[in-house]
Amino acid sequence: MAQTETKEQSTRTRIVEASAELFRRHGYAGTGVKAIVASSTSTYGSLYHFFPGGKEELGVVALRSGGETYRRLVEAFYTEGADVVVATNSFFEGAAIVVEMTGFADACPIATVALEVADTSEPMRQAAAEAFESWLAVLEKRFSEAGMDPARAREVAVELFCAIEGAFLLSRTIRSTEPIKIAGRACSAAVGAAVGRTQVASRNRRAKRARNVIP
Amino acid sequence: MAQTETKEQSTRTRIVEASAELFRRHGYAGTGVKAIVASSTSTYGSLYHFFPGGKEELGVVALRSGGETYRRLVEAFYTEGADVVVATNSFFEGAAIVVEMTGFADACPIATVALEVADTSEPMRQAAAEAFESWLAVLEKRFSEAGMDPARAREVAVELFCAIEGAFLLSRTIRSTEPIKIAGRACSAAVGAAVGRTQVASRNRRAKRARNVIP
DNA sequence: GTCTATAAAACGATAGAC
DNA sequence: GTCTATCGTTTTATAGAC
Repeated sequence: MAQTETKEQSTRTRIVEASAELFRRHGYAGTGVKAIVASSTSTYGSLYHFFPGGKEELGVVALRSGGETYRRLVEAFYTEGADVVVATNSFFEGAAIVVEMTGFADACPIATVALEVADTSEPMRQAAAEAFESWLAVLEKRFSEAGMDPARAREVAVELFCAIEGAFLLSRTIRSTEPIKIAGRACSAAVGAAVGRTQVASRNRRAKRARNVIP
Repeated sequence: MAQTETKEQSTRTRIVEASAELFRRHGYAGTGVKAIVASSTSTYGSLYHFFPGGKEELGVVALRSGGETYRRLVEAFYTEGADVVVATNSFFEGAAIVVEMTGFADACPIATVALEVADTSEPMRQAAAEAFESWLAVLEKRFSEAGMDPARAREVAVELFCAIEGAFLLSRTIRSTEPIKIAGRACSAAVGAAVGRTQVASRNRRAKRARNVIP
């Protein structure tokens, strides 16, 4: 953790990253220590040297790692001063591309494990909760800066989180990016409305469609 | 399956229901056949008699069972001719109560397993997909009847699905019903807007808040 | 249909040489 | 720090009596 960046990737890092990927794809209980050792091209000895707490300690560290990586990703879309509506659109579009490119395997690095261990491992549950809250904090900050009052910014952040996570679940299950695209459109509109964007044109279009008026 | 309802609950049913509950709480890989046998007060012999395909066959059946139970629950809220906005409100409120009452253990009967097996077991993935689609079909039907055109009804159904599933995930992880309540409010508003409800009052309130006007 | 005993493999974890 | 061999347990699944 306090180690400065060296030229080659350390064994510890390889183990953590392999764990994070395997846990994300197959879940915590569905991933064996043996598979982690193989995937990280390390050994039992190294794994238990760095993580004396065994699989559960590795689970906590992997959740923190995945959480941080994803938080940086959110920050890369929602940069300081960026248009939050445009950022929201780009974020969901990017998510759809990644999910499709990985054959519907890689979506959220936390969700699968979080659901599995929510009432089984308190340390892992807490690590997952901290990861989620760190993403929400980024969104809240940007939404506040964009003009929402803090309470409303929290609400919209939670709405966006729920939409993308639900969309990831449905997309992976039915093997289609349709849910991510639908959720993205809905969230962009919701964020736009929350920052006080008028959107008269789109609102009128929606109203017409609801009344079955052919454009 | 073709068996008519008898006075006592059959061994097969006890096994399926115990499986569904354990899978929902601890996931597929996290639940042992031994635990299912114990929880259903049956035996290995009975379990493998009814499910010669073993744990995976039981997984498929449990997903179907949980999917049907939940579909009936959705139908109980979204009854024919019901106000879809009121139904949406009630549904999320009910969900929040159940989640809190079970100590944040019981939420979606499918989600945990769906994420675990999405690219591990094709039969289970399909069973989960069919369960989700059956819920969406109910919502689509009611939304269409309430005046949305079919394409829009599908979109709103998916949005609602994503919101509740994401909210379940966040709620279980941070151990708070706040996300379900936030998602519920957002969905009620979205459904209201999609059926062409004006909501001038609430829109004005929202706009004022966005501009930081103290009411 | 139900039961127990057990097979066969996989699991998480450890020991001890290097 | 890295490696292999192995411990003890748990896992899924089966056999065969009843």
